[in-house]
Formats: sequence, structure tokens, C-alpha cells
Amino acid sequence: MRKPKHKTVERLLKYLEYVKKKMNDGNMSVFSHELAKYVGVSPAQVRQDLMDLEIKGTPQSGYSVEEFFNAICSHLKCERKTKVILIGVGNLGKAILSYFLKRKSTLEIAAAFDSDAQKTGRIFSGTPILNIEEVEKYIKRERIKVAIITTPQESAQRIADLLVRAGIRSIVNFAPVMIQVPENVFVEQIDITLSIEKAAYFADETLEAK
Amino acid sequence: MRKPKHKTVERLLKYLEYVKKKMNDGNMSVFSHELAKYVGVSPAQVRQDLMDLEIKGTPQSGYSVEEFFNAICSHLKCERKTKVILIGVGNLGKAILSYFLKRKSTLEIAAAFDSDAQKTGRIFSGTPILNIEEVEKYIKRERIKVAIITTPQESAQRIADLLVRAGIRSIVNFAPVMIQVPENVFVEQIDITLSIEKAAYFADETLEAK
DNA sequence: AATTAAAGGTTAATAAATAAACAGGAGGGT
DNA sequence: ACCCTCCTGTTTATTTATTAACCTTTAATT
Repeated sequence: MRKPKHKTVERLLKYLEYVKKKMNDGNMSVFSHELAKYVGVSPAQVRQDLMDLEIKGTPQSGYSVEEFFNAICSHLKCERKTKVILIGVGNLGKAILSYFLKRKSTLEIAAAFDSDAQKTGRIFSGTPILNIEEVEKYIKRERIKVAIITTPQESAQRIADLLVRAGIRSIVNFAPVMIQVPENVFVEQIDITLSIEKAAYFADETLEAK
Repeated sequence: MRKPKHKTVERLLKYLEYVKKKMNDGNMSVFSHELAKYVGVSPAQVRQDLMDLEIKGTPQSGYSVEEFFNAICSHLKCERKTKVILIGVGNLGKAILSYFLKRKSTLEIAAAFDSDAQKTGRIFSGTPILNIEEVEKYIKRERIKVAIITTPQESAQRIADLLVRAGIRSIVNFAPVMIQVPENVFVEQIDITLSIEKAAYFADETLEAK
């Protein structure tokens, strides 16, 4: 079976959420059109995804939620939660921390870091906020491999350098600058402003078409 | 010339940013490899994008920033800023407001709305925060067509209904629920938690590959 | 004057993502 | 027993996105 690509991984993560809900509600099975509606894609798309994962269903009862859950988890390697850290407890950082608190995610934000002494030493949304000076020690001790940067633009590169030196292998960067890292470090750049601009563009498109 | 698709629009918006910088610095021209590095794609990709926009360059001086700027602006229809509103001035809402303040965007957040009387009546990051009860009047008076939802999950659907009733034609929704809207309303769902989970997944992938 | 290097323009090839189409089996009703 | 409907499994087609390859131009160099 071939590895899932970007869009597929997105959908699988969404399916996983829905399936968890169904399990909590005591359901034993789920249909492709339910998943399709929840995720916002066509049922055909769902079926094809599930085919790739080699999950079988029946026309009568759809797919077994248990089998489904296990299959996705093993493909996404999310049996045990990956520990990540977050740097920069500003508005965006706080927003992310509280999102993770509410949602049972495949990840766990083990700690957050900031340079502002007013923020450090407290717990926010269940996550301890530590001083940025401790981050290197922390990464090494806890063997953290993934970090989220939500600092201001100006500090992003400096923080990235620090993280890489300490052993971080992959970074999710929300600061609106391209950070430069060694080749063997993975970076995912997420630009919220741009996402909104894009949405607005396509909004216009569809308005005109009607 | 055919209309730019999703990924292309993303890149064009990034090019635009870089070109603005170059113009501010007094540069007259820009090369494909510069843009490529800034945006994180191959120079070939850049050239192809520019070809589609019918922007011509020369091997010696690359592309004219002015021509470039005008071409992108006209294709993205961003000559005059589109006014949008934001609902929900929590952590994420504030983060977005401050991002837009710093960055010269193609959009302008004309007003923000919240139900908390402690927040309303003030100005945050240059944007007035009004009471949610005024939103319908505001949308109609200012003919706003695009709205950003950054409320808690629980209120998202209710707010969406309200917005649609008031005349909003397209919504960027950050609340982690699929909102249901009439067919003629455009919705862009942005799930930050999911983006991070996805990034973590591909991080793992690349780690293993090495 | 010829050569080389750097950068753009174009076309073709490949890969990824999405959509469409259709056969087959199990229930349920007549 | 027959037909109808619903939903799955699979295949094929189509559209989007990305990459690679190759040619051309022009300035600098030898």
C-alpha cells in the first residue's frame, strides 16, 4: 500500500475525529456518506481513501468503527501521542494551546516557552509555560523532535536556529517569514493571513460566477 | 489566459509580498530564483506562473517589479482593498487582527465583533471592536461580503446563520466545526490544529527517510 | 569573434487529486 | 420469487500541480 499524500492525510485526520465521536456515542459502524458530509468531500472520495487503507465495509452496515480507527491510527502512526513544544505564548500561541486542550489530538503540547517573565512559571490551558532559556535542556531531556513557532516575525529565525541546535527535527512555523534551516530539518510554513486572502479571492470568484 | 487555481493563488500572493518589498527598497527588477527562494518553490515553477500571467522578463534583468506588481494585482483583483469583518475577539481573533496590522494585506479588516461587553467599544490593533448585535446593521450599511469566524466552536453555526441572513457571501471559518450554509455561500474551513497534526505526520515521514 | 554562463521562455512528462461510472450483493417490500 | 433501493468495491477518466528538459537570448570573457 502506498503512503498517503498531503490531502489524503488531512482527510484521514478528519475521519479519525468523526470516528472517535461515533465510538464515544456507542456506534459500531459508519457509512461513507456520513464521513463525506462531516469532512466536506464526496462519498466516492471517502471510499477510495478507505480502499487505499484496505479497510473493508459492507453495503448493509458500512465500515466497522473499530477496524477503521485501528487502521487509520496505524497508518498515521498515532497510537501514542507525539510530544511537541510551542515557542511564543502570544495571542496565537494561546489560541493554539486552548484548541489542543479541547480537542483530543494525536499530538500533545508538552510545554510552551516564552521570554516574558510575566508569562513563565504559570500553566495555560493545561500546558506549563517555561522560560525560553530552558528550552535547549528541555528538548534534550525529553527528546522532543517537533516544535511550533508562534513568536513575532523578528525572533522566528533566531528561535529556529536555537531549536535546530538543540535537536529539533521539524518545525511548524506560524511567523510570516521563511525560516532558513539545514536540509535535514523539516519546515511547514503556515501563513494565516495568506489563507484568509486566498479564501477571499475564491469567494470573489464564486460570487461572480453566480 | 486561464484563471489561477488554488496553489497558484497562494504563490502569487507570496510573490506579491516580495515584490512590494523590492519596490520599497527601490529595486527595479527581480529574478525568478529570488522569488523561488522566498516562496520556497523551484525557479521553473515561478517562470511558469509568470508565463501564465503573461509577464515577460529578460535574462539580464529578470522581471520588472512594476509590471509584475500590476499584473498580479489585476489578476487577483486587489487594486482596492476588500473590506472584511471578523467575529470573535478571542486569542485567535486578536492574533489575526495584529497580523493584519503589521502586514500590508490585500484585505482590510474593517471591524471586529464580540458579545463580551468588556471587549466592545475599544480599538484593538487599529480595528474597532463592536457589539455582535450591531453586526447585521453594519454588514448591510457597509455592504460587507466576506467574514472571518473566530468564535468558539459552539457559537460558530449560530453566527454563520446570522451572517448569511445579513448578506455575507463568503466565510472563512476557524472554528473546528463544519458550518452548514446555503449553496450560494462560499466557506473556507481552516483548521489550525489539523494543520499542525499534518505537519507532524510529514515530519515523521522525512525523519524516517533519512 | 568565438565561447561561456546565466536567466528567461516553452513544451513535454510525471505525479497527485478529484470526479465519474458501473457492477454486485444484501434487505425489504410486493 | 422478483424487483427496487442502498451502499460498497473497483476501474477509468479528468483535471490540477509539479518537475524536467531543452532552446534562446544577451552580456561578459577570453
